[in-house]
Amino acid sequence: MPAQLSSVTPNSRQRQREQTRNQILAAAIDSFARSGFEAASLAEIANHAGVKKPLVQYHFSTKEQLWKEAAQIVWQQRNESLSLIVAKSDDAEPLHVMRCGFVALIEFSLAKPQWLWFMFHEAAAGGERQAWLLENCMGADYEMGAIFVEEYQRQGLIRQGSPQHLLHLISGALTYNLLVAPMTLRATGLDLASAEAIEEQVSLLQDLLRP
Amino acid sequence: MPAQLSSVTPNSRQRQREQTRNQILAAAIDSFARSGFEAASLAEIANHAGVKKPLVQYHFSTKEQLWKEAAQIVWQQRNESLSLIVAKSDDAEPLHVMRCGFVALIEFSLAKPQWLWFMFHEAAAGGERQAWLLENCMGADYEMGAIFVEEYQRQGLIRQGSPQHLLHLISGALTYNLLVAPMTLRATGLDLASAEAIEEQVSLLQDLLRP
DNA sequence: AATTTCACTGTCCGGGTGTATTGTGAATCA
DNA sequence: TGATTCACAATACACCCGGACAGTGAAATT
Repeated sequence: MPAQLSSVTPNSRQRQREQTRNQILAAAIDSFARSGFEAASLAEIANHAGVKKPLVQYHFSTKEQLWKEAAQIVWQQRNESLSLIVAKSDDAEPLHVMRCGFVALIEFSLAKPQWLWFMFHEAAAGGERQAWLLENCMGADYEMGAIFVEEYQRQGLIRQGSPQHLLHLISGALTYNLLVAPMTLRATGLDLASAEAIEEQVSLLQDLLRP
Repeated sequence: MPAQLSSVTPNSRQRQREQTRNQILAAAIDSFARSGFEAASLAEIANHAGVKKPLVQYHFSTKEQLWKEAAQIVWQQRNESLSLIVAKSDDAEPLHVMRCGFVALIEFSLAKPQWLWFMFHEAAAGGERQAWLLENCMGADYEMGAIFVEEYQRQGLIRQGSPQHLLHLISGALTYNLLVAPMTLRATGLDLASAEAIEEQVSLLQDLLRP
């Protein structure tokens, strides 16, 4: 008997398979983001997904393979979500588009910060997985980021200067808050995730970047 | 016979004890910073310190205790190193003092980035150790950071705005580069740890913060 | 209706984990 | 010099890890 009642939903075997895989992937993304690759355990992932442990190995042959597929899902979802927002506000005033891009990145990363944690766990460990992540997920980020900065520089919305350095400054300013937000809340009572705080932070950044 | 030849250096038993503890602590700091608490292993720490595993438990009763002492050492060294540099350039021009502070923080964190990794590993995990780290190590950072920003605002060296938000922006801009520096080097060839890159980054930040 | 497929489970394995206990022998001290 | 201290090592333990493999039974196929 399958773990999920296949009788209540008359799905085909293929749909059931996909659903199980998604449940496992969702649990894996959470665990890997919170604990990193080594500290995350397949048993915990299986429990959190509501399946038995060997089933994880059945669908994703190895822990490393599961991590890779999880990472790809995370980046895929992020890219879809961001490109959707960028496309939506395409015809507006450029300055407003830039602001919307910043806000979208912050709000998405507040709701789904896993891509940041994937990145930082491997940045700390620095092994083969870091190289894989750069090759398969983050490689495009550096290129697109630099292009983004150069484009806005050309439009006169961002001051002159090395695009790569500006990109790192912007990335740092945007992401650091998200990473330490829970700690800041605990330490100072300031909720960086609040709408006001995001507005303040984006306004400040945009003001700083003005030529 | 002790692990280290106590005959070549006629130290007292107390000195030997201290030396061993320091070796273990140094190895522990590296492992915890690279892997985080859960993924780091006492066996690896012992090997890297050149001692047998039970000796770690002899000196630091438990893994958690070892982590706490390691964290305290890390913050203590950082605070000593930074306050020393700040004190050295006390009588210079304020704008130059601020710049030296930024450069000092970056250069120290490039040489000894472990405090950043301690922070981010617990920021991701978010359990009791995070609370402990806030209470015992990072609590002062928030206060001192805000005071630092307010002081420079009063001197007219930093633009107006919420000190906490400005602090987070500065912190993000300064630390993000260090965390992703190895990845940026691999992905783009740009070495954020080079003297030129640091100069560029600090100049950019200082320019942005100008009122 | 008989057969095949396959998503899923029970169970086991070697190895590594943090931790506890006991022993040992050189440094210290009376 | 003899007794004591204590930094250190050997060994053991219960537990969890990632992984392997032989079933099992409902769905799909014939």
